Amino acid sequence: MIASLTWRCSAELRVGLDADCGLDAKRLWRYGFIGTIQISLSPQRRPIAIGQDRTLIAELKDAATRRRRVTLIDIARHAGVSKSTVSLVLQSSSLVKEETRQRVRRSIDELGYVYNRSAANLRQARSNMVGMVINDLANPFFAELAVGIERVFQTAGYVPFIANSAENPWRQAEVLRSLREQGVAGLIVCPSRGTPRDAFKDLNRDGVPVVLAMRRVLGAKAASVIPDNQRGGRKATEHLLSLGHRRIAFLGGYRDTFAHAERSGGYRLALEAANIDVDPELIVVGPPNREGGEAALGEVMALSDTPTAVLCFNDVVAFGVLSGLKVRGLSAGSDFAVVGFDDVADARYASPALTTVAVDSGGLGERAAQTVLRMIHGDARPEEAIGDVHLVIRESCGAKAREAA
Amino acid sequence: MIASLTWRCSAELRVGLDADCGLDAKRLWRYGFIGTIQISLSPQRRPIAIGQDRTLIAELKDAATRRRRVTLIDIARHAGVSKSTVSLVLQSSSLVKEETRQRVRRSIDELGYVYNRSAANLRQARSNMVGMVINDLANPFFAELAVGIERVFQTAGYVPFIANSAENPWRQAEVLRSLREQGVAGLIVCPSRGTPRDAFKDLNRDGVPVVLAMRRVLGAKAASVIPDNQRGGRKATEHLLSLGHRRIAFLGGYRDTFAHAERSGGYRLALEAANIDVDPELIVVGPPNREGGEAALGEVMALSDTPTAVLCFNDVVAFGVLSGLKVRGLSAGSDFAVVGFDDVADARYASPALTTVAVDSGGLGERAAQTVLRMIHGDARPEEAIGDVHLVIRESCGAKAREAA
DNA sequence: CTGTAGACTTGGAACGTTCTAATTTTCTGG
DNA sequence: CCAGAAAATTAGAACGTTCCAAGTCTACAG
Repeated sequence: MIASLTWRCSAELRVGLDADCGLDAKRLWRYGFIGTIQISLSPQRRPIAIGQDRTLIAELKDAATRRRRVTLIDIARHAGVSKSTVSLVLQSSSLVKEETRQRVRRSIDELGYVYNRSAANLRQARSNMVGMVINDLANPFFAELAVGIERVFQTAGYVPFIANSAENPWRQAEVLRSLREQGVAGLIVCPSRGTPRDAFKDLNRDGVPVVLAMRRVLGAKAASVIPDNQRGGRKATEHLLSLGHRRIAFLGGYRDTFAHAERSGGYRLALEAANIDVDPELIVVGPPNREGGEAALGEVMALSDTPTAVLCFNDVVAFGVLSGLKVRGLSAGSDFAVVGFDDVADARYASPALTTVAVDSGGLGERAAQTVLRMIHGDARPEEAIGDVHLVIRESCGAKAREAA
Repeated sequence: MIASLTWRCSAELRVGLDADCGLDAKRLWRYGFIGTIQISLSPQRRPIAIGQDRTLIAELKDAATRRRRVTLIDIARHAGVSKSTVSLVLQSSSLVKEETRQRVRRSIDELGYVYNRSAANLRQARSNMVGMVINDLANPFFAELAVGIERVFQTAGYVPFIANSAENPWRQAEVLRSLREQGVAGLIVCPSRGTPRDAFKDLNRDGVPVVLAMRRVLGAKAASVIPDNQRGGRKATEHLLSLGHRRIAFLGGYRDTFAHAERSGGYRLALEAANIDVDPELIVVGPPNREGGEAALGEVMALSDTPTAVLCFNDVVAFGVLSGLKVRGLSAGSDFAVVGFDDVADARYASPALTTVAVDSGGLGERAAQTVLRMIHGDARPEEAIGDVHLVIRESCGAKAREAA
């Protein structure tokens, strides 16, 4: 006689049990069950059975678990070979006979087998996952960079995953930890602002190759692929000087990033070479986005001696500056010169089209990816690559207008 | 006597062996070794030893492998508890005594332990990884969506990874397979064009919740979070009609996507309601990017009876149209009306500022993420959510200019 | 028939966790 | 000092792969 039967489980499993293993009074009776069974399911659907009838409980457990994933062993059984052989087939080894290979492949298709990468990772450290940690996905520049990186990894048989650190070192640490737990084969990181020098310590210890893109981290043990920020800043400033500008501002970006130091460093160098004193009031820092650009412009335009030209930390800041000029009734390219940095896709579509320092995001991304691949394959030298930059002269600097005149 | 000793290994490991296990002639002698040893290391640093002296080889192998990662068992040994206890500590279970917990934590810090998620995944299906598959990361709209999604998952303790399918179904399949192998807990997919209805079959079988964002896939078993495209298209068209336009084009996007069908459907509906015949020449399809927009504009402007207004498939297409108008010496907002779709961040900064249908990307993303979370936690109902849309009137449609006049 | 080389195949031990069921320790009230 | 409950701990079996070492075939020469 059934004394009591307590269910604590999701509706789905109840159905699953009822249907699949036909748990009902009759069946319990058939098993000669007398007593209490309690089946409870943790959220992950693993059954816990407490009761007196071992056989029944085992049965129930088995039934509840029956809906498990198809494994390599199932394939082996189905194809009539050993699991080792199936494993070899999966690795497209040349050791298995063509005929066997096909039989196994057929079984795989038939049973809908899914390779379990976790299990593989557990056994062999190598994985085919590479990570990309981007500090600001909303900035199209980084999106372009990510696309370049992806292309390389994709063709090399690695699967790239992107994570966004949102310029937050704490979150970046979280993401890096997670990637490490996941067992990434390699990493490309555009480090967020304020990344501590030991951020990659753990990864280094595990021997995971790390390549820094776009930004350096002082003291970090990692390769880096970085555009020639200083030369870019210098070239852009020299161009503005050659157009006759003498009061040139440098807007946007935070002073504690390397990119800012280098880009504004080039700007200083050019000014000094032209015997112009650098006016600290003309260097305005701020968030490297549109709002930051607009705000920074406001700040320099409020000065008694306003600039006639600005070099922006990046294109997005420059877009903000262009908006700001429009609001003020000024026209970039004639009344005022604006130069950006990065040459994102939108730069040529801005109005006026943005003169900017092209850093070849796609090329840098590919370079970074190649470096990671080389490091994965054993070349341990953490090299430092500097990407070439060049000035793309469009309309916002006024050079075209002057030429035409 | 030592006959020969061949090394084929990375410099790092040689140091490791020399230092760690003191491999030298004396030691070999002590082991009474006579013969040849060859130790070679595969790139993953697994030692392969070939030689005569089993004992020594075993020793060497052990030594070479000694630099293995710190495991939970090492922690247990160090803290003087069982591995089960350590596991419980890692899961911050309330079952362990505070004192023990602290001792274990200390050991973890001291030994620099790294949680191995692969091993955990192997044992329990649950993982804290969620995936986001985006069809076009270069489109700022999807980047914004991704950011909204990320926020929710982050606070819920899940780690979101983004993968780009680049509007390529084959690549999307690749990415989905990889995510499945990785054991994701849930997925948000912006399906690429041409996604087959059974693209999520395998994921469904594994019980991985899938939420489609922005686009439907006919016949797919998945929840979806989609903006009210039709209403948006209709509202925008009605707005243009109310401004007196009678020849309104619909530009960009591919006919085989649901978004296109719905958005252009709303456009048709509005026209029909106003008793205007839909002129098929005014519906031009093309890639949903700037270039596509510019090209599509070129096509309708080459007609004998050119339109006076366009509704664009999305904002990026609209940007292309704005560029195209500028090239033609036309001015959006006065000579011509342009309306976009999505309301990306850049829309208000376009010149003229873009009138567009706002779909609240952040909100949609959050909604999608919430749905995935609910499904992960057992609520199996695949719901279909329709996001509200509203028209944001700026300058490109000419309404503001008319009001001012 | 034997030996052996080569081509395939395979059993079984890892890998580092989690989970269950059980055991041990501690606490409580008599 | 004991029984029983509660709290804390733990042994050991999974999980699904890979890799090594050791097979079993087949073919062919002697």
